[in-house]
Amino acid sequence: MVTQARKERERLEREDQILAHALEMLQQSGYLGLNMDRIAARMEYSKGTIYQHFRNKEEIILALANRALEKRVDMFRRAATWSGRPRERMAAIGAAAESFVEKYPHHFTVEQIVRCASIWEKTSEERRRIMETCESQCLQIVSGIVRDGLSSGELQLPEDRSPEDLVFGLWSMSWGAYTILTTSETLSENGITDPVLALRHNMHEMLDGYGWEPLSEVLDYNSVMDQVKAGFEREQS
Amino acid sequence: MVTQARKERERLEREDQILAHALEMLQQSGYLGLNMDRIAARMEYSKGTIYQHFRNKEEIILALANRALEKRVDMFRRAATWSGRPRERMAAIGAAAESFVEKYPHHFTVEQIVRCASIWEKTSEERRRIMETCESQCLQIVSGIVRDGLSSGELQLPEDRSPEDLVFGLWSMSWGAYTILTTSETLSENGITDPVLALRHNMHEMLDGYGWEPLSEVLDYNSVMDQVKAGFEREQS
DNA sequence: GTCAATTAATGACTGATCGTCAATAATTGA
DNA sequence: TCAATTATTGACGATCAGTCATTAATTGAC
Repeated sequence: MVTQARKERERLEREDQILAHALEMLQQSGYLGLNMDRIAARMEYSKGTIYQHFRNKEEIILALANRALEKRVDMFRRAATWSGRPRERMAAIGAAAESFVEKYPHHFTVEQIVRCASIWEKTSEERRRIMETCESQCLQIVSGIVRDGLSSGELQLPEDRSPEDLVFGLWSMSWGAYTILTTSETLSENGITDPVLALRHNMHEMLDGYGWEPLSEVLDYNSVMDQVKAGFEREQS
Repeated sequence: MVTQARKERERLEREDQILAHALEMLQQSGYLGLNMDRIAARMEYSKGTIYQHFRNKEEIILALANRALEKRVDMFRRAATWSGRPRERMAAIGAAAESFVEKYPHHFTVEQIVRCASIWEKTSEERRRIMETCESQCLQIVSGIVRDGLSSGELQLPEDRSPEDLVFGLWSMSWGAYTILTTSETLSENGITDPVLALRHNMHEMLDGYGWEPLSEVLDYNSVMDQVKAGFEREQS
């Protein structure tokens, strides 16, 4: 009975190790560089044992993505509690998104892979659901802030628009920006020298376009974001 | 000498066929479904002959992407000639982007694959350059319109902002939106029922945020976009 | 302590698929 | 007509995912 607990602990530790090795390979040489034999070799276990933990390669990738996503939900949740007006809290979410990318720079590689190769179909229902839940939770946190803005009267939406449509704008801009900046080598040659800052500005402009008070010319949201990020970095250490 | 021309013609035809088969497979079963043996079988040629045309699988994928991208440059170029104020012409570009996705729905799959798997490194310098050139041309067309807006005085940018920063906003939002909508199965469950329309709205809002006259409450850019798209569809037939 | 039953670990093997290349076939032009 | 050139072929080597019969380790009843 006691040994049972030890075994379970060892199993979890090994799972961590597998994911750590997998992440390293993935970062270093992409999807095709992730090699089950090599994981086994580095783990000093046989391949069969690796397959005891993960049904296939894709499950490993999705497990990595899920770990990162759970962290993001957590960071979004904490950012949403920022004390201030709804639009400031929205800026805090933006800061959380930035911190997240800095803290887990591998995450975009992994999530892009999940969203692109025929990985999705090969994974278990269970893991897929975790990912969808994380995604949905992030969306809900953000649309909650939009709703707070609506009820405070600082934001009005056109009648044919839902809060989720606005959130989709932020989501797509952020996702698109980070995708492009991690995969395009010619950004600066094309005159985009600081894409992360440009992303911030463009988000502010979009929210200004919606007329969400206070507008960015009135309140310096970049300074809010830097404060929030500083908070995240402090608690990290 | 005469037969030389015929041979060259046949070679190009075969290349077209290879790409057509490849595209079909790619659409049907993703990157992993693209199979060189199967292409050879369907072509009724041996594998070696296929490899005479393309050094590897990745070259085929990049060739597909480039074909689509060249079309997009063409569509952007034509959209940019739309007669109207700069902001209307920008809306025309948005319409071209929409038409492009409708006309070449496979393109996003392909470009995503290029941007994600370790495909980039395996391809020839030449084909990579074509892709970068297309990208750069699209950006230049769009930033040209931004500059027209600046010189007409209908748009002012904050002093720390370049036209390219604004373009990056449109680019990232558009790329992000289409990526998400083609890869997320739970959008409507999360309250985003018409992502393409939401994308339009969000782009208008961002440009409104920049204060680009005439604002979208004054001029109905969706109607401009529908006109432009109608034009594209007409000439297609 | 013994031993049968259960659980865990192994790695050789199958199958899929990429890319190569020596051998063969077809074409050309003198 | 035939040697030289060009095109085509498909068997082959290499890599890698995932399987499974075999072997090793652990457990718990007696």
